[in-house]
Amino acid sequence: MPKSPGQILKNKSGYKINGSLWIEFKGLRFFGPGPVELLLLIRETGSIRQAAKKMEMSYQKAWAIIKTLNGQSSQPLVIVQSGGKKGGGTELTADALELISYYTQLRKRFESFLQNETKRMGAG
Amino acid sequence: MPKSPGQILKNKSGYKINGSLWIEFKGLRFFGPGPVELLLLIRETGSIRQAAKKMEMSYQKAWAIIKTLNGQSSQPLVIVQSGGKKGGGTELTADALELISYYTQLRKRFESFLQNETKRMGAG
DNA sequence: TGGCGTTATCTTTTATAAAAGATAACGAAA
DNA sequence: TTTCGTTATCTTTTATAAAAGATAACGCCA
Repeated sequence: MPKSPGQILKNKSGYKINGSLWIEFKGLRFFGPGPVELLLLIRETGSIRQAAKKMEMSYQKAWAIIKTLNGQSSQPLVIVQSGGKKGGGTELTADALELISYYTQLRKRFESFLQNETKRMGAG
Repeated sequence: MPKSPGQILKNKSGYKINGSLWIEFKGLRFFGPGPVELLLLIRETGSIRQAAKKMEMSYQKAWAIIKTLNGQSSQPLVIVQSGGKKGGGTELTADALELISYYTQLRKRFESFLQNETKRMGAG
């Protein structure tokens, strides 16, 4: 009877199966945990700059993500305005909210998978 | 009725759900696709150096991986010998083979998950 | 018109990881 | 004891990504 991974590895427990999930297009990933967090913070703050700051991401990178996302969707996911009442601002479209919701549920199903596999690893 | 991701994103098709899987210990991953490929090539070539070369990895990095793997398992996964008949050599233990087999099967189950989710994304 | 905070977009600097280079040690065999 | 190809382990260089810095533009409002 072959050993289970749990028997092969040191420190009987403390191991787990983990992973990352994303939507990719033509082999390169364009929607994953990072963009999701950014979008959520934009919804919360109404500003790309403030959102980026909250997650300790540079504004330039945040803006690049937004640009990519808008470029990949039929209609913009994010409406940006420079200048105006409070200097400008940013808001999400319904499509963006829908995409966030989709990814959240997808991730939840993935968590189940991971939890199940972690159990399986220990038992053998 | 809300849009499906497939409707939100451009180019109706060409998208897929993809991801990565690994075993982690105390938050840091230590066994994933890279180490697996390396072990397989070591089994094939009998040499860390040749294995590293085949997968275009530097010897130094390959050796660091081996060191970590051996350190994390109850018994060594890889038996290395410097000097000797042909200058030295490396071979895998039964535990290593078992771990490779485990990961391979795990990845296979993950592939099913991904394929299923990709379908689901399109349909909505 | 001038001020404000934001978006938009450069260029330059910094940090991090990967690779490369160099060299010693190993141990069997000729 | 010399040779060989490997392991073992430094230090140095290179490549890549991320961040930082700088500056213009935007458009409302006082």
